[in-house]
Order: sequence, then C-alpha cells, then structure tokens
Amino acid sequence: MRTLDAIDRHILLELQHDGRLTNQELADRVGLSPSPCLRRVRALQDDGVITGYTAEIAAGTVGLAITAFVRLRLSSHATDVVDQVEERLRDIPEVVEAYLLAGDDDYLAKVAVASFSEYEELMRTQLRAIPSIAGITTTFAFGVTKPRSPLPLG
Amino acid sequence: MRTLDAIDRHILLELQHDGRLTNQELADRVGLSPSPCLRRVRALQDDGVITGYTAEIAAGTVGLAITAFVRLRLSSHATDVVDQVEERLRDIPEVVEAYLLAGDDDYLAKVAVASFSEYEELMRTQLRAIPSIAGITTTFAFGVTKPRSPLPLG
DNA sequence: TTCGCATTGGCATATTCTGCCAAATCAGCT
DNA sequence: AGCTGATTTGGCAGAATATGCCAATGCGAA
Repeated sequence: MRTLDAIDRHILLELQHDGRLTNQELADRVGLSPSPCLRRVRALQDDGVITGYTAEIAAGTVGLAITAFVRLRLSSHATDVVDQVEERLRDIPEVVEAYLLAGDDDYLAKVAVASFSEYEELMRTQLRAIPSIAGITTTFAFGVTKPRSPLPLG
Repeated sequence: MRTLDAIDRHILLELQHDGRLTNQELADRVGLSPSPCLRRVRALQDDGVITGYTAEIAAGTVGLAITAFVRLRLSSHATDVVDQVEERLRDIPEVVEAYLLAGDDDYLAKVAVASFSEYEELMRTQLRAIPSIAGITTTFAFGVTKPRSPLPLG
C-alpha cells in the first residue's frame, strides 16, 4: 500500500472516468507537463495500483439481458475442495465476477446470461455440478441503480 | 440490441482485456487495417455498446482494505421514496456499485472503505439515515475469487 | 546557506491517429 | 452467371501523441 499525493489521486480519478485519456490531456487536467505525468502513470502501473484498463460494455446491448447474483454454500472447506470450486468459478465464462465471503454463504458470484432458460441451463450443468456445493441462492437484478463508480480516494 | 459479427465480438473481447490498445494493435489482432477497425470501434461507442473506458484500481493498494456487500430492504416502494433512496446511493462515494433486486431485498450495494470503523461510521451516518430503510444486511468479502472478467459474447 | 535527492519541463524523434478517396466485397435480382 | 447498388475495406498523408533524454527546478536535512 503506497502513499498517494494529491496529484496521484487526481490521476487515478481521471483515469477511472476515462481510461483512454491521452497523456497530454491527462497532464493538463492534473496540472503537470506530459513528461512527469507519464512517469507517474507508469509508476502507478508498476506498483500495482492500476491493474489494467478495460472497455465497459452495456450487457443489454449485446444480448445479455439477465444479471444474477448467486450465493454459494459449500459442504466442505478442505483446501482442495475450495481450490477446485474457485477454479470452476473462474472457468465459467458467464461468471463475470466472484468473491469469497464472510458469513453464512461462502461465495458471491455475478452472472451474465441472455435469458432465464440460459440461466437455468447454467444452473443445472455448471453450478450444481460443482463438487461439494451445498446450496445455491439466486437473486436476479432488475436493473442498475448505480453503475461502477470511481473508488473513494479522499 | 445490435447485431455483432465475429470481428465486432473480437474487438469487444480485446478492448475488455486492454482498453488502452492502440488502434493499430487492435486492428492487427482482429485482422483488419486500422481504418475500418477505428470505424467499428466508433460505431460500437456511438451505438452504446461500449459505454466507456476505465482504469482498474487495486482497492487494497490505495488503502481501501474492506469490500462489503450490503443488501437493503425498504419499508415503502412509493415512487418518490424509491427515487430518493436511489439518489442517496448514487451520492455516497463509498457505494461503488448498486443494483435493484428481485426478491426479499430491494437493493444490493457494493461498498469500499478503509476499515471496519469507517464502515461502521458509514452505516450509522449514511445508510441507516436513508429514509424508509427497513433493513440492512452486510456481508464482508475476504477476497476476490474471480476479478471482473470479459462478458461472455459467444 | 549548501549539498543531495527527487521531481519537473522541454525538446526531438518515433509512433499513432484519423479523415478522405478509390478499390474491393457482398447481397439481391434478373 | 452477370449486373447493380450499398456497405466495407485499405492506403495514404497531415496532424496529434508518445516517449526517452537531459538540464533545470524545488525541497528537505545538516
């Protein structure tokens, strides 16, 4: 965990809003010339603060009409079981994000599919097929209330 | 919802992996020359398929050690109440994502904070302060099992 | 003040972007 | 098949950007 000054935080804010800003424009916005600005961005990347850049896709526009949140409970927490479950989650393309949880459920997975029948199919053939799964709770999302937003960096 | 051909899907895949690819490199990867490649990317943006580009930040490296998932229940679903709740969620910087849900809970919010005490403070002063909130269920994440991954585009 | 270290700004070259036009591709029709 | 019109492509050239290098600047410690 790295100490960020005000300019670093400003850079991170701008790049979270628009990851394709040119270095020149970014430099203008944070009040640096392009050269030191580029060095700071590189340093943030090298230090693992910026882990990558992605295009945001509106799932609905590409036929992925259903977003579901799935909570999984395991019947065993042996190391090899846990490893295998996590590997399965990573290998299912429809699982677009997953977290290990504290509490009654063990995992929270975010799933994107085209239709309910596709979700049912996924459930039957992929999720329930994971060894040592003791329970699955699905919650469907009607919509996005707040889209992915920049991290609160003070 | 737009019809995507194989090249469009390839473009979306590449840009989800690296949103800062140069147009030249992207064109190489999808097997086009830069000119039509750029036109396709522009079209995907104009059609609302690509909604933006963001830098991914490792929350832990900038002091945000705690990720929490918060499920909210409302005591009223009157239009103005709902609007106000959603506005509040959008205005809280620590809420980095939120969804309207089907089922027992009304909203799922993802929260990023530096510490448990900061979470407690947020809970007391921001979340419980939202009018018509009937219940709050917090689940903390121990870690990321699968990081945000490209959408399954066939 | 003076030294030493980290950071900055400017410059020059290499790379990339991007609008325009002609060539190629493709679907539909006879 | 062959023709036609619409769409898509590739290449080119001027403009914009990226990026390595070096001297100058700022800042803290002694």
